[in-house]
Amino acid sequence: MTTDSAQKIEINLINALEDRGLRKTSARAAVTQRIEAAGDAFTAEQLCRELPEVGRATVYRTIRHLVDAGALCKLPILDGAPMYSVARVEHHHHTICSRCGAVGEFRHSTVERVMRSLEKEIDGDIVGHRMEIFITCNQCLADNAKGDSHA
Amino acid sequence: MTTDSAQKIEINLINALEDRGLRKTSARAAVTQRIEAAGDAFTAEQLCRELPEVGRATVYRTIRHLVDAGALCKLPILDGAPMYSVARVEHHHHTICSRCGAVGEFRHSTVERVMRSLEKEIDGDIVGHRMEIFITCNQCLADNAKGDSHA
DNA sequence: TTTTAATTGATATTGAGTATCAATAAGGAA
DNA sequence: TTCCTTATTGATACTCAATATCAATTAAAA
Repeated sequence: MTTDSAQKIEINLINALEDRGLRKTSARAAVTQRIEAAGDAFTAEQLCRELPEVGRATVYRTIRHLVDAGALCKLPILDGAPMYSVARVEHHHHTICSRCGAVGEFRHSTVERVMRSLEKEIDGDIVGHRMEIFITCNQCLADNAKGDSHA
Repeated sequence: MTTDSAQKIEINLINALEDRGLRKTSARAAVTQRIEAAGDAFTAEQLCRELPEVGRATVYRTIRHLVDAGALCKLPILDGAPMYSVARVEHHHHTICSRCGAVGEFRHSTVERVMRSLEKEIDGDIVGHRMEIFITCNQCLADNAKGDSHA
């Protein structure tokens, strides 16, 4: 803590669990460290494969706790298991590369403004929303330009 | 066809299948009729239960064909099986009541405009998007006002 | 320490959805 | 109409994700 730490959003998942009154165990430490280290979005099964020393049930339970704590976002993937990504930005939306599956985050004030304007048109009370943008990420665009059809 | 039929969007699911070169069978007729009659969004398993005379595999296959044909929308539901609803509006988004699960459709030009403005901010090519609005529908609001906590 | 309750993880189970494949039905040709 | 080819069906077995069970273990408060 050399400088004021209020700026940086702490991505300390194990703390998020402790804050909920959960115990600090080696299994939970292994799961949260792995998630923090990877950085990318992941599926529950991927995590299980990467952490064979942690029981499958525990991996799933820990993920659920992190989602409940708001520390992980659960993204619904059509035709596939949901993916999880660390919530870095307070309220945000996701970009998902339809080629490689890379997940990004963004927030855009206009989106929120649109939501408010929609309230008039919609039959009922708005209680939330979800939005995903499907992209071809720059990496995939570059790969495509190089390799093209004959890999 | 008393008047010009161009106005009304035909919701003829069996025709959508025929247009794709698929045969008109009694099983497909049963599935599509049921979907049209219900009107509401549904899950694959619900349809299977309502149509015990049609094999489970056939129900799933028919749904898939209808989605491929663009006649059904497949909505990802977190913590649950995807729901399907008949696509009545060309490009649109969905409202989902978080109490009763009722699904509605809407389109809003501002949403599309926002999408275009996002292109500058996003790192890659936008190839699509999805948006769901979670609501408490008027029906549920009314039920709540009446019954309240002591059903 | 000791104690108590939370946690773990091997295993069984559930549920959604798909693959298989012999029997059947659709629909064009003769 | 009848025949023939091919699509379709549906019972069954299977895969995969995820949860329930529960005895053994471990965290952390006393």
